[in-house]
Formats: sequence, structure tokens, C-alpha cells
Amino acid sequence: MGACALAPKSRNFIMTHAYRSHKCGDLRAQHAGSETRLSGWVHRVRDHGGVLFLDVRDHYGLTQVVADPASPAFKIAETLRSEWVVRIDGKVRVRLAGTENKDMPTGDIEVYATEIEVLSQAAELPLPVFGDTEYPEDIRLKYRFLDLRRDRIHANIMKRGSIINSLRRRMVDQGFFEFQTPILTASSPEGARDYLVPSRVHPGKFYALPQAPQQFKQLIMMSGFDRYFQIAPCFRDEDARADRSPGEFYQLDIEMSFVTQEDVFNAVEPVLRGVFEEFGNGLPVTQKFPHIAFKDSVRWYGTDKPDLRNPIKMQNVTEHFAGSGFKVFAGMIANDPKVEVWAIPAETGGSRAFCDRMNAWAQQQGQPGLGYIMYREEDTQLVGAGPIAKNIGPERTEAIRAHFNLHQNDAIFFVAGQPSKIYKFAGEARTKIGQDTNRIEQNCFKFCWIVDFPMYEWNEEDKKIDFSHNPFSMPQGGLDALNNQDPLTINAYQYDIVCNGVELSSGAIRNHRPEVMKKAFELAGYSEEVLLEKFGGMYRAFQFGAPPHGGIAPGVDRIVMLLCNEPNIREVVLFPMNQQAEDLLMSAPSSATPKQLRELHIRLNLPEN
RNA sequence: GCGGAAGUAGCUCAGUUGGUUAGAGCGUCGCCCUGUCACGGCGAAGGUCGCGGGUUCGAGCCCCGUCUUUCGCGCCA
Repeated sequence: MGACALAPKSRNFIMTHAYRSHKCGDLRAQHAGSETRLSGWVHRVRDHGGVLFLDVRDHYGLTQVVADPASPAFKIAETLRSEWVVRIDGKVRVRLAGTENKDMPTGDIEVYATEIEVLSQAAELPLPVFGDTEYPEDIRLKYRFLDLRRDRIHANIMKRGSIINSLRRRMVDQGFFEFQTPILTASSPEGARDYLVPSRVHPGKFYALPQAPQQFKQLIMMSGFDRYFQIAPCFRDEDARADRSPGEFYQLDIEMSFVTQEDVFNAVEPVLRGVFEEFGNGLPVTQKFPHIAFKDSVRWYGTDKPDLRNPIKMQNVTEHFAGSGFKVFAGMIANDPKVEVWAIPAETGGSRAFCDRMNAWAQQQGQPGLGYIMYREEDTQLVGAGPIAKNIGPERTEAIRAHFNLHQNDAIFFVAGQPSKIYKFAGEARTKIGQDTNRIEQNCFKFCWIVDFPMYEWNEEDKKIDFSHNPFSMPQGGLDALNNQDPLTINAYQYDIVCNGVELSSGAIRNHRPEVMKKAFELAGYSEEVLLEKFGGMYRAFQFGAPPHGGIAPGVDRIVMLLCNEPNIREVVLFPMNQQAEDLLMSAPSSATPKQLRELHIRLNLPEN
């Protein structure tokens, strides 16, 4: 470190700084014999009566300080407690032979204290900094400043910062430019619930915090800029999940002009791959992200965010069951042309115990059960066992085996029904089978693009067509498709990046043609008036020469979660809110004063109790 | 809004079938200890068992309600 290389050995220089000549991670054997001044927190005290050890910690590291009765600092040293803040003057010396600590970078030396000044005392700790015990969330959040002193989360937050720096550098290196978009803006009628901010100047009117800078980044393209990015705060008033902060989160927001979908992929893929290679502790990262159509992803993996570390790929095996002796499936297929049978191969799952366990699990999930065939060797022949194999007969059993190239002691499970009703359960079964047969690859980052999302979906509740994702996406086939195709069959130039089953980002090539946009909204039941009223600024901009453009927005918090190997987003956020969207440290949200409310022309109408 | 789990000392947890004075480790306080790095030893303080109600001769334990935290569902274009 620079400081240690520059620090001269003269005592005079050391005393020119009030708090430190070195940081707590600086000192090495080469410094032995020199004077030093350290400041930091008392991490741990080991008092042997005649000799006393203090581990002194700062942001940079830990140094062992020693005092004995011969030292003038001894009396004060004996009074020190955990997390007090101290300034230590002393002499660096090599530790006695055999007492070095190989686990500490500074473990070859210690500082013999000659003077100790207590800079701050600490009350009894509600949350110990030392050690790696788990603590309840509310205490950690209330005393976040103590929690953040702890190793793991301190390192996570630093890693987060480094990752964001790296993302910025990689974007800038590719010719992107960072823009700032407004925080106080207009409510957008689609999507998540908005956070509203009352206007003092305009009684009864409200700003909204942006759910994402979506419209702004498109307007930046229409304003003649190109290659926008921003580490953008986004605000959504929706409930939390382990991987979803309530209230606010950050996106690497990106938009580019004159691009096709491939151009966006080529810009973003190296950034993510690079950052995962840089910060992923050397774990292998997918080199070329495969493209998987939304439709295929659902059929193969039962989800639009597949975990490709799980090698299991489902297949449609309806033909093997149509007209077969397994009457349950055969009957379903005969009665409803939409019914399909999906098969989930389970290598090494061919034991009665495993299949029964899966079946019981399925019933616990509210399913009638989970049919299966087990393959076993009998008289050098591979045969199928279990009720289904008996019912469909050896020929079909063998055809299914051959289709999946199954071997002895493998099994295969079946789910039947309309795809839209079974895909979710089938996906869960795939995950469970992968986990329970130990087939999920560990220690790697498996990426893919999910492409060709449907433009619309059927809203069963309101009996109408809805935008399935982003209403600003360009439909594949353009106006022609909107005019002539069944809307539910139209795909959009809309895509997601998925890593290890985590949806990292979604993006789209935008709809930049006003007539296409008008038609697209019309199909979802919105008139031009609504379009003008809700998206007036952007719709107007489309009338004055909008470039073709598109973008994407990877979620920064989730990237950091994956790279820190943390299952909970609060472990990678400095000052997170709890699940009820409360900041227990700052006590937010809190009541407003009557004066504040009066200025804002707000009268409260609180619920009972 | 709904469902699962948890709530016992400052902190992490144990607590048997409902039965005497609710325990341990860490921390705190006091005493001892000259080579520890999870230092060690002796001792002490520290509890409305989340809260309210019920059942019972008797409740940390059983029942009902409620609050808090968390995980999931809904929600998140």
C-alpha cells in the first residue's frame, strides 16, 4: 500500500498526523523497529494479566497491539472494551518465534503500545461485530452501522462498489455515456404501484418517483443522443422478496439508437460476462449466451427464467401416450386437443424410494401425483418398471427410453394437462428432481438470453388482451402483424438475460413508429386519447423523427447478489428496508407534522385502529 | 390481502409428558493469570418466556386472539 511505502521512519513525521501513520492492514516484518500510530476499533481483547493483546481494526485490516506492565499505556489498555475507538502509538516489532499468525496479513508483527488515547467509547453491543453468528434481521437493520462493521457484509458492500465501477468502465469503454434522469417525475399508469410525492405548488397534484427511467431513456434517443447508460435508481411500491428490495433498487439502464436486437446483445453480453469473470472468484462463465425462445424455455424448463446449471430438459411425449393403455393420460388427450404430456428425465432416479418420494411431494404440491417409469436391467434387458410401464406396454416404454437415451437405474416422470396449466408445476418438478439427484452443477455462472416474448397475453379475469411485458416493445412483423395476425400469436422484440435461474434484466427493441404504437395500444384496449394523456411526452416525440432504438436494464442488486453468493438482497445493500418497507435505522416512513401537511394541502383519512 | 416458520437474559440458543428455584455459550461487571489470536480460571449481575385472554390445582410448554420478524403466494408493464 502507498501509505506504508511512503511513511518515513522518523518519529517526527509520525506525530504530524493526529490519528495515523499507518492503516491497520499495512504493517509487515519490514517495518519492525519503526514507530507507528494506528487508529481503529478495538476488535477483540485478550487480557492475560501480565500481558494484554488488542486486535485493532480499521477498514483496511487488523493489527495485534501488545501491552505489558512496563508500558505506560498498560493502565489504559486494561480498560478497553470491544468497539471502543482508540489511537495507539507504539513500536512495530516482529512477533516471538512460534507466535506468528499465518491467517492474518499482519500476522508476522505486532505493535508494542507506548501510548493509547480513547477516541470514543462504545455501549454494550446489541450486535457483536466479532464472530460470524447470524442475527435477527430487525436488530441488524436497526444497528446497521454495527452490522456493516462485520467482515462479510463490509466486504459485500465494497464488492458492490467495485462491481458498479467495473460496469461503468466497461460501458464507457464501449462508447456509452452516462446521463442523469429526473427523480421527481410523472406517474405512469402501467406496471407497478408508484411512490407519490405531493406537490406544494400545485395543490392536489403529485409527482411520482420513476419505476425506471424508461420513457426518459427513450426520449434521450429521440433527442439525438446515442448509447445512454445510467446506474439508475428505480422506485416501485411493491412487496419485497428475498431477491427484491421493497421500494428502491438499481439498474444498469441502457439504451441505444439505430440498433437491432443483436446489436443490444453484442453490447451487453461482454459487459456482463466480463464483470462475472472479474468478480466471480474464477468460476466459469458462459462464453456465448445461448438464445432460447420464450416458448421453448417454458416447454423445456417450465419457466421463463431457467437455471441451466440443471441439465434436465423436458420434452413433449404426448404421442407416446395418445391411445395408450394408460387410460388417465390417454383419456385426457382424447378429450382435449390442447392436452400434452411432458416428460422429465431423471438420471439415477430409478429407485422405488425416490419415485415414491417425488410422488408424495407432488401430492403435497396439490397435484394428483407424479407418474413415472423406472428403467432396470432384467436378464441383460433394460425394462421399464412401475404402473405406467405396465399400462402402456413394453413397446412404448422402450420408445420413451430410446427418446431420452435412459439407462439402468434412471427414471422418467410425466406431467399431463394443458401446457398453460402444467408448466409451472413441471418446472418445479424439474428443479426438485435436479436437486434431489444431485445433478445441479455448482460453482459456475450459466447465462442465457430468453427471446421472442409474446407481445400480448389473455387476461382471464377481465376477458381482454393485455400487454404481456413492455407496451413500448416493437412487435415482430410490425404494423402488418398487428393488423392481420391473432394478437396472441405476435411476438415482440423483447428479451431477458437469465443467470443461474435469476432474471437479471429485461429489455426490448422499442416501438418508434407512432402508427404502430397507436395500433398496439388499440389492441390492448387503449384509445389514442389514453396514449396521449398517459404517454403524451413520448408519443409526441414519436411524431418528430424517432430513431429506431432499443435497450436493456440489468439489475445491479441481483448481479451483486450472484457475485457475492448471497441469497438475500439485504446482504448487498448498505441501508436496506425490511420486508414492510420500513427503514429501522432512520425510522422511515414517519409521520408528517401538521405544518407540513397543511403546506401540502393534505388531510389524512386513516384507517380504523 | 393470504399461507408457512420463528419470537425464552444485551446477543445466539436449549428447555423432556403441563409440575419445585427457567439453563448454557458469548457479552457485561469483579477477582486471578506474561504469548494469546474463539486465550484460560473463579465469581456475580442480568428474565413480565413478544403481548392479551382462556383451559388447568398448576402453563415457557395446550387453546384462541394479537403484534413483530422472516420465507413464499398475490403483486413486481
